[in-house]
Amino acid sequence: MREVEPKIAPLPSVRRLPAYLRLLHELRDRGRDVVSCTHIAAELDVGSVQVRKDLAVTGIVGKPRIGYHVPELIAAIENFLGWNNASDAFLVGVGSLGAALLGYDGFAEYNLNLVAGFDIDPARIGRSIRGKKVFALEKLPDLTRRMRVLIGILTVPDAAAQAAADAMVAAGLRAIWNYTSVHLRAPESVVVEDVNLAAMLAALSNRLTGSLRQWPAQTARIKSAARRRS
Amino acid sequence: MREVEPKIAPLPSVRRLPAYLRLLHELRDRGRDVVSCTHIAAELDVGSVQVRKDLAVTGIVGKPRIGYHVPELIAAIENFLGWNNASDAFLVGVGSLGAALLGYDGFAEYNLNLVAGFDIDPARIGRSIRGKKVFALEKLPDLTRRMRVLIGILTVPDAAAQAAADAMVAAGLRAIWNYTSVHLRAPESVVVEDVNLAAMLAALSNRLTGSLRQWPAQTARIKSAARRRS
DNA sequence: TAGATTGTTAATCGATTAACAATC
DNA sequence: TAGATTGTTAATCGATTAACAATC
Repeated sequence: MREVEPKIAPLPSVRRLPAYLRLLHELRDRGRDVVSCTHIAAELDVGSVQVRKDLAVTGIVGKPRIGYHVPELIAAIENFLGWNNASDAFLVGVGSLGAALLGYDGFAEYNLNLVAGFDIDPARIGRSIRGKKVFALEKLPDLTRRMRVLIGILTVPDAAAQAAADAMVAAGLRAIWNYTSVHLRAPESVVVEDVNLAAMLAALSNRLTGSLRQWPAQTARIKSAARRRS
Repeated sequence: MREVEPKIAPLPSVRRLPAYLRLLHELRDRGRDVVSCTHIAAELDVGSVQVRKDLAVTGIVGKPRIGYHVPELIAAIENFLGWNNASDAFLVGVGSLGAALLGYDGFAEYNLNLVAGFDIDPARIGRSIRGKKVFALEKLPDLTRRMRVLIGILTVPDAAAQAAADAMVAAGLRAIWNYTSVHLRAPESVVVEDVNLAAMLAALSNRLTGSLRQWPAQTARIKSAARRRS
């Protein structure tokens, strides 16, 4: 039987693509037309084979002896990630973190277009944050359907997280970017991506402990290491 | 030769510990005294063997037939992560995201104490956000040394990221929690933990694409799935 | 004792890295 | 042609999962 399914890419590779994309944008802006894996690898402190494998998932082919055509590579990555045409997103929970993300312009770089915010607090409904309007949560199903929005960003307090997620699912959103620390229950057909700051902080704490054990001397060593770098 | 080094724990395990901790706090608050891996696993949608392996890195030992003593387990995890005694952190870059994090009370749960913010913008210096004062960046070395702070949160614009990181390293901070999308260069002795929202968004985009392929029908199926859950 | 659960040892799985052939 | 680089196949490594012995 013929295999029709597109082979799925390893998630670690997918996660690394944005870093390549960022560097490639920089190279393009500097007028560079071709680039080799070796160069990318050196710039990003990773192995060149890994770079080659990662780029391969986008379907790009390079030229031996030359490398990859930069604009072509950019297009391949953006196309693979679906970042070539902008996708809209709603944000649910306009507290301090939610408001900050609503006003954050950094998502535009990845063609993620934060359209509007939703909340249940009457004091927040109707206001605008950097041009993004805040609607009542009841409006979510209607607007999701009408604007064909697929992605929702969840920034409510932990206690309200599951209820808000249920509302997002019921409204028809197909992906939830979860900034709460709650383990959400959602149907299989809905993608949940956890930001999970606690997990990162755990890793940081753990690595810091190890690092302090290995380099106990404080200022002296650090300073000399910093000097060596520059 | 005797191995004195404490065996290092797998990072994936370390990252999962906060999720267990969260659940355990909940169980304790509900008056529960013991809990089995099976129970934790069911609650968190993971395998029970993985839970057992993960918990083992903290050094905890359970009782066959019974499970683990909840308060003891909480103490073991917190102790392992260094979350039992509060650690202080500085935040560099009080823009919209930085200000939001400075005002965010969620870090307290992990005993991370955000002490103060730093910035180079005179308009921001001297102000306070939810009781956290904003200092001039020049004050960073002195305050870091005097308060023995080890952790710095980096929330400056991308263009200023490497310079700010260099300043943090020079000031004596030993860990940088990097919220920018820049690949930072830092001496080996300094731990850098990247938040990397772009990587998460890439994973989300990728999984969403696959999910839409698998469940193309929009509203109908989703609704029935949601109904099934409740 | 019987049986559920822990803890450990072995098998599997997937990703990373190394080796090498193909190519311009 | 020679040599740098791509792309692929094989080997290694680490984490997850399965199997099983130990224990209360």
